[in-house]
Amino acid sequence: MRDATLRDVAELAGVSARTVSNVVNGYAPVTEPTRVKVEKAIKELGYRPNVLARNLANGRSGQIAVVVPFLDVPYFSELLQAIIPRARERGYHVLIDQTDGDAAHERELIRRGARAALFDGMIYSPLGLAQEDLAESDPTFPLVLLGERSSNAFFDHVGIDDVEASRAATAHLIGLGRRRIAAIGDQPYPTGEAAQLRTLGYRQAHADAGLPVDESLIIQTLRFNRADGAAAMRALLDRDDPPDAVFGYNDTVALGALHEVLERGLRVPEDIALIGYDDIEEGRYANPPISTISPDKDAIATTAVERLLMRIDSKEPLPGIEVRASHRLIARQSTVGRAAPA
Amino acid sequence: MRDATLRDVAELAGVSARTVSNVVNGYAPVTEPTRVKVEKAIKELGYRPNVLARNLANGRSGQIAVVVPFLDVPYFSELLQAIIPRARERGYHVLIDQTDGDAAHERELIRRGARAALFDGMIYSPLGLAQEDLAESDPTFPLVLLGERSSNAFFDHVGIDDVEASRAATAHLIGLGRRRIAAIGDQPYPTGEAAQLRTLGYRQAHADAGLPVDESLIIQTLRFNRADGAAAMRALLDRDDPPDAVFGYNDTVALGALHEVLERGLRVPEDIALIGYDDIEEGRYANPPISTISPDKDAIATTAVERLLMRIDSKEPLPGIEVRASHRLIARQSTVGRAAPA
DNA sequence: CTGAAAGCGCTAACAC
DNA sequence: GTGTTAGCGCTTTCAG
Repeated sequence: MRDATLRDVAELAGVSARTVSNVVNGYAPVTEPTRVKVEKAIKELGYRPNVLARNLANGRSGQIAVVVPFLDVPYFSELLQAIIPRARERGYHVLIDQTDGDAAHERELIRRGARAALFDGMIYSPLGLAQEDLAESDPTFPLVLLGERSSNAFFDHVGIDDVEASRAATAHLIGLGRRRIAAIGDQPYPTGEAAQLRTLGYRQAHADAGLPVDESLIIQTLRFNRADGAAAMRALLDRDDPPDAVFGYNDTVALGALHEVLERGLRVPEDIALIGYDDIEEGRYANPPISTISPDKDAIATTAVERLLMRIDSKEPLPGIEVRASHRLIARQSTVGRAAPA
Repeated sequence: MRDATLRDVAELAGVSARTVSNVVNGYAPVTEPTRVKVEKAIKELGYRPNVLARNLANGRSGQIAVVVPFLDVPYFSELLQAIIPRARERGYHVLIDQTDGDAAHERELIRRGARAALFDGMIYSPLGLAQEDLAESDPTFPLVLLGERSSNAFFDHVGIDDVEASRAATAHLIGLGRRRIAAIGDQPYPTGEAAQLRTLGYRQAHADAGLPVDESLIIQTLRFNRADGAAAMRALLDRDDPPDAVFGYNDTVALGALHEVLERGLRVPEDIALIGYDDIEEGRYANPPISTISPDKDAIATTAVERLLMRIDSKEPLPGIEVRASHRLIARQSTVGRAAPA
């Protein structure tokens, strides 16, 4: 049997479509008796509004897209886990896409998606796209960018203070007496901004302590995964002058490095201390548990959704703002050893 | 400026809407000259079909929903990572939702989602829902269930042979000479079917080897996460007769257990051997790397999408089939120790 | 407070 | 081949 439509309900209740619509959406005030009549008809027919039609009529899709480079990177799935309920609270469904860091795909998403009416706005964690690409895109499209970046006048950015966090992570290592600290995850190309900020923090910490930076200890990786971390560590350990500490630009990289260190029979943190970035659950259960920079993921998720909906609802384009969520350093066994409190 | 519509294009090209639609969708044969004219007009106006309108018109949303209990469980995100591209290849977008194992929410999704026209079908990894709940739902709704389950006449199931895989995992431990093998992750309640199948395999392996099962070694957990695994292990190690091996019902549970074992200063696998289930990347980089049952995730993803689209395209309801993807046991250091090949 | 009716942008019979 | 046109199901202006 065909699904019941608004019109069917109206007919059964003996009112007009307009009234049914009002009841369903709680719009205009409706007299109690008609409300009851309509609701009875709705129940009787098992009526459910067709979202598609509703969206077509009012030009909204009721969906927001969240685009991340890789879904299986724990940081992103943990963030998504926080974003989805926030969006749902506000009546939005979340369309998820992963780009594998493919710039063409990312550009395509931004450009087409909006016009296609598939989603009303987008929360986007860029990887392949450089600032210039973004500048070209339609400034009226509701877009919130994840991660700190050099400012862009049109879109919002939500992230933590990468330079400061990285400085703190490095300083933590320096404070522990380490002097040959490797940094794994630098990315020199235009799309590696987040990585570059971390490198900046790493340098600052050295400068603050009056220590020189051994450029050969700054290792570049293409992605931010376990395999890259392990490969970088392998190279580092094969050198005549291996490092005595490692700052991984995210936890996954740090965990890959940790794996390699232990594989070689070295001790953590005695021989090599390790700190990561992101505070994914996996790091808490690693052996040993790794120290890390813990961004306030809930705040990031909440703010990103908030800002996006604000942009969607706003008639005129809002200026882009920069939101900094808080973060803190969590020292675990991988830097301070067994004695330390978890 | 208002976005260009089909009608605008038709006007500019001097043809009817019908023709433009034909060109856009490549439906009916169109003469070369008109095709060119229309395409030129499309380009000139920057026309993009409005997906919403198209969907409303032909009653399809072009979206499929993938519903998992928890997004931050690596197994699910790895699976999603495989599903998304498969769906995209077939022209579908993926709407992701997580239920937190909340039965009410899961039921709601199945019931409303379809009628709401938000998605054309659903790939669903049940957790809170029991078979009875599913039986009540509309059998014409295109639905593919993830994970092995006792058969249901209406829907497809895609998974690996849980009993056999669990038997193999347990037998692996027995073959290594272990005799007090704990099983962590049993779930006795109606919605814990997958867990129960694993327990069955665990028992079978013991029966095959002529070994008795110590019921007190079968530990129940509410969820399948690291914390649960760690808690279960803690209890196990506090006993006078701790186990000499552990079969974790998934890798996360096993990793939680591993963490606890090492925390106590015990050696793996010498004191306690550990095997997990799912083969998530995290397990390969754990210290030591954990042995596991590796399901063919790509096959699962591909089959699930395939079957779902088949159901969506089919006019009459298809009978439910049971698809078994392959799996294999991967022995790593957590059971066979250092000497073994990775 | 409620009814009538005009779309939202596209698809697909039904003609020509 | 291509034009005409009636919907898809809902929202919403404009009357009343």
